[in-house]
Amino acid sequence: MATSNVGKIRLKNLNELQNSYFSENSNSTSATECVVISPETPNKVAKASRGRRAATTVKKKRGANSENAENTKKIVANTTVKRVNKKEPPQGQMRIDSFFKSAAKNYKVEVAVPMTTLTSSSKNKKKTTNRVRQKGRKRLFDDETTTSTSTTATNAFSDETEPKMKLRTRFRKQPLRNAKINNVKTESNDVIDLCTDEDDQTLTVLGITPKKCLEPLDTNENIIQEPLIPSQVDIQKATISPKKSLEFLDPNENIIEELMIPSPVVIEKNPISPKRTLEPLNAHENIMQVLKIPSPVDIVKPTNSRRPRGSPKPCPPYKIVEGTNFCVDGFQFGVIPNVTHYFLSHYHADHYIGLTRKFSLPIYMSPTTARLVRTFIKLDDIYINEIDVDQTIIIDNIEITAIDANHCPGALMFFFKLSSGQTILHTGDFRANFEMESLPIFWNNPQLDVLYLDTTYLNKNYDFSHQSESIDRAVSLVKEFHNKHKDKRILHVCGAYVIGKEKIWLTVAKEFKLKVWTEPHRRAAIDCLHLPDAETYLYDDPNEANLHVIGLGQISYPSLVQYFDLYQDKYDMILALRPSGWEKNRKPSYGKRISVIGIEYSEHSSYKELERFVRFLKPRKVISTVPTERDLFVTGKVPTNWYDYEGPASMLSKAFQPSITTFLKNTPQIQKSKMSSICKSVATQYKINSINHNP
DNA sequence: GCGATCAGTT
DNA sequence: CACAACTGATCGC
Repeated sequence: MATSNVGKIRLKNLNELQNSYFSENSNSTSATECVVISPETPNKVAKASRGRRAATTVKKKRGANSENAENTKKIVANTTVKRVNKKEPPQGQMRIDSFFKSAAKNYKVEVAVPMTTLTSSSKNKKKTTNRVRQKGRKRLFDDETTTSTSTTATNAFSDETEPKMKLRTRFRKQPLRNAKINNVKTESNDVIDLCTDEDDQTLTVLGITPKKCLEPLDTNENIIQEPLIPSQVDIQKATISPKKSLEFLDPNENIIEELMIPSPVVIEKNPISPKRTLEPLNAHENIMQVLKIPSPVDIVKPTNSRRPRGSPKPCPPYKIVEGTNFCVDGFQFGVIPNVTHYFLSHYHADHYIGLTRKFSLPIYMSPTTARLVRTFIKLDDIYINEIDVDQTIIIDNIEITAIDANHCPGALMFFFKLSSGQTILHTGDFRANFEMESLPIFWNNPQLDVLYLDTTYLNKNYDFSHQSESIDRAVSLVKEFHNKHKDKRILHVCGAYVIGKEKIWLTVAKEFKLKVWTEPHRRAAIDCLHLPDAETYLYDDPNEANLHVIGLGQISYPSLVQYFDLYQDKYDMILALRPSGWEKNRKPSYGKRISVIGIEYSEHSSYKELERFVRFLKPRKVISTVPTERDLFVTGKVPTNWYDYEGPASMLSKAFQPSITTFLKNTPQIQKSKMSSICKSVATQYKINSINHNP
């Protein structure tokens, strides 16, 4: 993730910018073709909050609100108040509004005018509704769009018992509120925080009510040059016929014959997948299978009858990407009918489980994950295909773009764009943040059809601080500890997964110039991450290092007592850091020799981050990918009112914008895929020239 | 030795 | 205790 942007909050209110974009391009929302732009003609306007802010505690949020109470006339994200008041963007960041100078003249600060103020009670919460003065605003979506969006929204996993609103109110339904926060400060209606409880107002403030949407638009206003979002740069889909693709292969390889197959769908016949593909019958049937696209209907939860020992588990439907032959993170289910390509979102055991050296179908993953897979799973390299962040590949006429998931190193989200124009986002495991809202892929595809969502913390109780806050806290506590024990020899110990949570120990190591050692297994994994300057702080000998990175399970008092025994002649004290999502409000335990500091640290989205993310995308359908029980088929239920509501399409139409530099930087490039030659052909990769378009 | 499964750990 | 993610033991091949 762009950690360099942590804490740098830019941005704000460019409603007009977005509005004009969407109003001019409302017709194009259905367009399935990529927008072709030239680098020197930035034709897109995007928006999204660049501000990063954690779903912080209620206390903090309220503090932020009151702090800004005086600033009543501006709509800003309350967490970014200080920045917002700055007239100039951070250095090095050209803001999109600066970029589109002509448009900037037309910016207007919207004034939030409280219409009604209802104090919510704990049981029956009413919303605080504010109406925005919309003078000069353009509607983002016409009523037809809005209506169809809401009426067609379905959710296979939605609670059927939840009554569907026949008659919808004019105002959008509000999310359930955290019980802790019932009192919405109406006087701070100028402050917008989409991630807090005040987002009631936020939504209303930002949202355009249906009534407002009907207002005629002034087409002369706020027209920004080429509202088209600088899309995926000229996407040249150089269709490579199977014949052509042979050119890239070694003519001596006997597979070539097999590759001379007229149609991509036949590719699965390729003998590179002996174990898996030999089973499926004759070629003819195989072709038919491949042609058939699996649907959730195909995958029926089996009866409770005991599965014979050795037979694989049945594959839950959420592992299959709707309308494709793709499977994400589903390696433990044996041969899945019709699945021809696999995706591995990241290298965590619960996602790669089942992936062994015997696996023999093409898998797509980030370069980092690929290195891990090569290191720990002796999987044949011909099946490993790399797709990097912000790169797009094409398989079977489906565009797949990788997005940084802000989870562990190498974790990706996958954005699928089908030839039909349908768009699907699979988040894998992820921690949603504001920066994601700047991603061009979302702006270029404002209507998301299906969202496969990591709902790990889909519970209001899960509300943890931003990672940067957690890291700051770790640093300050360590510093404090050092100051208290200046003359002591301190062995630092930090818990971590094999992959994940390294930001904590990395930051502490660099801040205090500690020498780091970790167990060989984790060290091998860390070496796969290609961390910058790793050789300057990583040591092979634990006796040379004063920061040991060990398994989280060892960060307990009894374990640390044992651990200390190993090094007691070298150190006087152990200071252990335990980064975990469960460390909220837990006080450090300081002992004479052993001290443990819990650091609230999560690599999954908090409840509010999830809510904001879903509201931002407003998909037609949400599918949870996280089982809530031991039963893999039972997954979380995403509140339908996060996306199935009347009103503006999505937060994509709201008052946020990315910085232009980030925007351009993240614009996906069609990847000149560095795939193995075999899979290149197997997957019917198209060769596409990347285009650099630096502003 | 490999892989699947389960129990246990923070 | 909540959880994700890991670790270790056992069992069958």
